Amino acid sequence: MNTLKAVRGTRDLLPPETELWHHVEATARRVFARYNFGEIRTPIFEDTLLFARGVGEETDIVSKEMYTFTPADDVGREARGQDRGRAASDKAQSLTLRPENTAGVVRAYIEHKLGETGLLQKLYYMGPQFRRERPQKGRYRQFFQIGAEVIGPPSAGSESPLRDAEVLEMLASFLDELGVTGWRLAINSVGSAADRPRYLAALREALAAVAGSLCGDCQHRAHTNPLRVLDCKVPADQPVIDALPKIADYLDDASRAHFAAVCAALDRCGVRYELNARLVRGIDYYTRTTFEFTHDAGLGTQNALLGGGRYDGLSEMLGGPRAPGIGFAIGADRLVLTLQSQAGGAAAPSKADVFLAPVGEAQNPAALVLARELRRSGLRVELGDGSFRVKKSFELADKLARRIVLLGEDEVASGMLTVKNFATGEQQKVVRGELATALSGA
RNA sequence: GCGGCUAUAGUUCAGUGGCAGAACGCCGGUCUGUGGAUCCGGAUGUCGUGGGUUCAAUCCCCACUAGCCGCCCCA
Repeated sequence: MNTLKAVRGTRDLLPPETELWHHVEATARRVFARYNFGEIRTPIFEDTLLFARGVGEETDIVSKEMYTFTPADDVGREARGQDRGRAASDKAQSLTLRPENTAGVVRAYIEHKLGETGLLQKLYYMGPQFRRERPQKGRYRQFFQIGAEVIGPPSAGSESPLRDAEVLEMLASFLDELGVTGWRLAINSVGSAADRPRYLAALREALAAVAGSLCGDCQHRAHTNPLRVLDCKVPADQPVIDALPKIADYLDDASRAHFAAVCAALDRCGVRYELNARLVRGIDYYTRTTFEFTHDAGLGTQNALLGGGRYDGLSEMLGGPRAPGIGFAIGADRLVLTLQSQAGGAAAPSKADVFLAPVGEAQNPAALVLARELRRSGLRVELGDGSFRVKKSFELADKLARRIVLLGEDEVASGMLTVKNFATGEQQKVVRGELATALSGA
């Protein structure tokens, strides 16, 4: 029989790598808490309409990358006429594994009427997302994002450029605190919901005149998704692209002032960034400020560590009240890859405080009692087995723990335990009552 | 979704149309209470899966699956 494997684009995360994931997640929780964010957990699947409306029907994500299904059970029961007791909404509803989390958060914001609190909602999330793309390093079909949203009624200050700057400053602090070196921040403004159509029209017009001189991909993009032409990396295309209309020239006064205020605030607090008039995002809900943090080590083509921006019209697109907001999503898989690359490879597993080695199987029960005491006092204890020879216990202990404690007949009788520290090689006898204290130091 | 490269031991990788290899790791012994590069010994495995060619295929051919690189796109 063929053994089953993790399906394409999914993977198992094992120790010690999961220790690094814990570190990343714990750092995120710690940093976000300092900015007074709270955690939100939304469902992993949602009504397909949420993403179609929120992310955008025409985006790649929605048009070709979603895991959408209609629960077979519902369809089957309906076909068999067994649906009598069910609400109409439960019949053959199209569901989708979330490809991103912002739409879900905004849906929850609307559903729970969080805007009625009058307060700014500052919510963070972490969890798996799903997109059916060709897998590659740093790109998986189930991948993990850590993200946050700042959203609320305008009266709560949700439109303030200070919120944009604060979020960017938080991200810079997060990466610094994690020890990520060499990250770069690019920012841009894609304008308001009113600015964008005007710019797009101008861009299309300009492209119609020059598309013939661009690469094949760009000729295609000029029709399907003109903004993406700006992202083209083909050297020969660059002079033509540079001559295209700039989004900055199409911003209304309010958008222009907003962006200038974001930049001024970043300058003031020393967060370094570069303006990138070509920074374009592939999700329809973005307005005004957009940004991307990139890193060049260990990621290959997938060099975007995190991205985000403002989405002032998203709530209304989902049938909610006016609720401007800004958010971001960190590619946790990519962040972990970057940290591993910086550390020069996979980390060694961390070690237990002590390996407790019963000597002789008769000591096993007594060893469990002692292990229980030590663990209850907070120590990390690896419990061996009395059937192991002492040499084997030492070998195992040296791999797994910083110290070994021998528990043989003598020790049980005398209450004096043998403790050896592997770092120093020193060995001593310790009274059982003082053992926990003796083991808790370095 | 498109193009390219790759798939052999737990891991990193050699290799050959004719009995499957190294290093590290693992297990055991020297040593019935002492580890960290002592010494000695041992096992590593459906050579990704399924077909085909051949007297014979891990090797050549085809398909599939998966990973990586590039494209597309994104985090």
